Amino acid sequence: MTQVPTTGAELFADRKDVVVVRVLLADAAGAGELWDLDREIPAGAAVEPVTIDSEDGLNVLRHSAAHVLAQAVQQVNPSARLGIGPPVKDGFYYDFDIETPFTPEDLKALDKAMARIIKEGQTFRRRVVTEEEARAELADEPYKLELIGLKGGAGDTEGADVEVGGAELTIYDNVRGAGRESETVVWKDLCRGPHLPSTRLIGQGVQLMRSAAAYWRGDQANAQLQRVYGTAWPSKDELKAYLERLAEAERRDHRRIGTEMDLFSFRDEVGSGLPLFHPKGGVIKRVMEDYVRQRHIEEGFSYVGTPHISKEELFYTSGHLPYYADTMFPPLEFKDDEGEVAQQYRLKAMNCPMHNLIFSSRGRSYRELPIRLFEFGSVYRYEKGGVVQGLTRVRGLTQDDSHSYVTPEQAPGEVKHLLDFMLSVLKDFGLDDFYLELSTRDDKKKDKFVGSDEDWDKATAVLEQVARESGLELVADPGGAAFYGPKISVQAKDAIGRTWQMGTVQYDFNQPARFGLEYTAPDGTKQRPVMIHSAKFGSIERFMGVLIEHYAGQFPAWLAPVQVLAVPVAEAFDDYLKDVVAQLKAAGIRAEIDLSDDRFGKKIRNASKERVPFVLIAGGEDAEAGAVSFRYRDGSQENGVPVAEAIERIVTAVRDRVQV
RNA sequence: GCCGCCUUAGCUCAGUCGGCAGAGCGAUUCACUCGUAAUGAAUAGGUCGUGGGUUCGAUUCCCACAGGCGGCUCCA
Repeated sequence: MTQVPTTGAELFADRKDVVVVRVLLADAAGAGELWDLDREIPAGAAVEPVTIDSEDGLNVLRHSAAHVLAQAVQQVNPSARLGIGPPVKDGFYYDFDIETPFTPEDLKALDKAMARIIKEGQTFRRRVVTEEEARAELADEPYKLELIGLKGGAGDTEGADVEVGGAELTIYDNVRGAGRESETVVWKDLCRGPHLPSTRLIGQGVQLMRSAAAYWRGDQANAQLQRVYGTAWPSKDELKAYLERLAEAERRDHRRIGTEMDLFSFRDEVGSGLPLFHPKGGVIKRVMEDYVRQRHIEEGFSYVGTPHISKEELFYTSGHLPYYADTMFPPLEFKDDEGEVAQQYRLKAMNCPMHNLIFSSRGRSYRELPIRLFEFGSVYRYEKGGVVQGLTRVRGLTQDDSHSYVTPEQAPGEVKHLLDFMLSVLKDFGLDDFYLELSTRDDKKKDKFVGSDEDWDKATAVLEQVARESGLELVADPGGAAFYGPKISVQAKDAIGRTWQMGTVQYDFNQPARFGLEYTAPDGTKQRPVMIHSAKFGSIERFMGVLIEHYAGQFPAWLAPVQVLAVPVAEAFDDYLKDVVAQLKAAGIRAEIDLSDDRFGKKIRNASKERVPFVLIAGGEDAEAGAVSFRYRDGSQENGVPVAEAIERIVTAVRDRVQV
C-alpha cells in the first residue's frame, strides 16, 4: 500500500528489470491496470512491479517496439498514415497506409532507423487529452480519428484497444533529451500505453520480419493497409533463440520433408490443392486408415461407402448449397436434346447428406440406436486461391467422418463417447497435449445459422457440459459454429509447441429435420433423431502434414514407410542380410536392403537421410556371430544383436507403436 | 478472393543491364569399395511455368493466366 503520492520509478528505483507497474486503486476491484513508471500513484493504491521478462512486460516491450517502428516509418516517409500497432505472439505489428508497399530493402532501412531511435534513448511521455484536443492534434491521421470515434466500441477490432481502450484518451510523446533545456518532442501517437520508460530499454532483441497487406479493422470491405511484422525480445540471445525456433519449424515443414522423403507431390497438371501420394506417402496414409478404421469398428461404428458426386438437389436438401455455394466446385451439367441443362451434379463437400440417406433407406427402430456410420469420405472444396497450403489446406481431402444417429436422451453420452474416442486415437499417434474449443453461434448474425434459439441453446449446453467434464482446458470460439449446429474441436500441441486443429464433434438438430429422419419409439410414435458429426483427425491429408512436422519426418516404426533398412558393410555380406530381410518381411515388417555399389559410409548417410527407424548393419563380426548391428536415427548404435532377438525387438516396437 | 514477392535440369539454386543456358546433389555407366553421414571418372538431362505483345532477335521487357511463398479475409 502506498502512503503518499509517488511513482513506480521511485518505488522500484533499485530494480532495473521493472519496466511498468500494476496498480490497483484503493477503492477498485479486479486485477488493476498497467501504468507507466513515471505516472503518479495515489495514496492507498496497491502496486506490483512488472518485469520485462513477464508476459505483461513482454507485451509492453513489443508495444513500445511497434511505436518505434511507426516513428521510423514516418521519419523515412512522412506521408505514411498510421493504423494500429499492437503486441502479438512473439512480437508486434504496425499497419500503415502508404502509397507503395514496403520492399525487403525498406525493412532493412527501417531496422536501422529503429536502432538509431532505440540507441538514442527517447522518453515515452504520457499525456491525457480531451477528444477535441486529440482530434485537433491528429487531424492528419484519418485512421486514428476513426478509432477515437469508435472509443468504447473498439473491442470489436482486434488490437484497437491498445490505442483507445482506456478510460481516457492519451497521447504518448517521444521526447528527445527529456529533462534538459533542449528537450524536444520528436514524435507522438494516440495510445493507451503503457510503455517502457525509454526506447533504450527495447535493446537489441528487435528485428523486423516481413511485410504484408492487411484489411483495416480486419474487414475485407475496408482499405488494405501495409502491415509490418516484427519480433522483440528482452535480449539479443532470446532473439537468436527465437530465430532458431523459426529455422527448426522450417526444417520440419511437411512440404519440404514430403519432397525429401518422396511422400507426395502437387502437380500443376492436376490442380492446386490436389495432392498425389507417392508409394511411401501411400504407406503412411494406408497405415493411418487401416488403424483408424479398425478403431472405429471396435467403437461400434459401421463402415460405409458413398460416391464422390451427387445430383445437386441433395445439397439443397441438406442446406449446404445456399450457404456454401462459393466453396463447392461448380456443377457438372448434363444437357437434354434441346441443349437445356437437364441435370446438374456436384462434387460433394461433405458426407453427411449421403449418410442421412443410408439412415432413411428403411424404417428405423429405437432399438437400433445409436446408429453409427463411418467412412473415409473424399470431399472437394473449392478453397480460395490464397488459402491453399501444402497438405494442411487442400481442395481434395479425405475425412475420417462419422455420423451418430441417437435419441435426444442418448446425445450427451454419445458426444462424450466421441470425444473420448477421438482423444485416444490422437494419443495413439503420439499427440497427447490438448485443449478444446467450443464454437458457438454468433447471436448478432443469426441469418448465418439455421434453427431455433431453443435448439441452439440445448445443443450448446450439451457440448459445453461434456467439454467441461473432460477436464481439459476449454476455450470459447463465439461465431465459429457450423450453420447447422455448434461444435467442439480438439486442438493438439506438437513437438515444438505449435497447436493444430484436429477433429471435431458437432451437434446437429437441423439436418435430421431437413431430411425428415425418424425412428419408431417404444410407444409406436415417430421420433426425430439427433445427429452427431465427428471427424477424429479432421482430414487424413492435414493430419499427415501435422504428423510429419510433429515427428520431423522421423516417424515411429509403425508409421514409417520403410521400417528397416539393411546395410551390408561390403558386398560379401549381401546374402547374409538378404536372409535377415526375408525373415523380417515374413514377420510383416517393411524391410529393404541397400545393394547399391555405394561405399559403406555413403550407404549410412543415405539411410540417415531417409529417416529409417531401424538401420541393420552386418559385416564379418556380425555374420560370424549370427548377429546384426543396430544404428538408430540419433546416431547411436548397438552391435552384435542376435538375429532372432533383433527381429523380435523390431516386431515389438511396431506392434506397440513406440518411438525409437 | 485481396496485397506483395516468386516460377531456370528430378531437387536446391546461380546467370543473362535483350544476342546459342550453368553448378552442386540426384540419375545412368564404368572402375573402386570390410565397420557407422559424401570414392573417383564419364554420360544423359532444360521449347528458362503457359499464352499473348514489344523487338531484327525475348529465358530476360510489358500484359494476361496458372502454380508457389508470406500475410489478410475465409475455413461445413
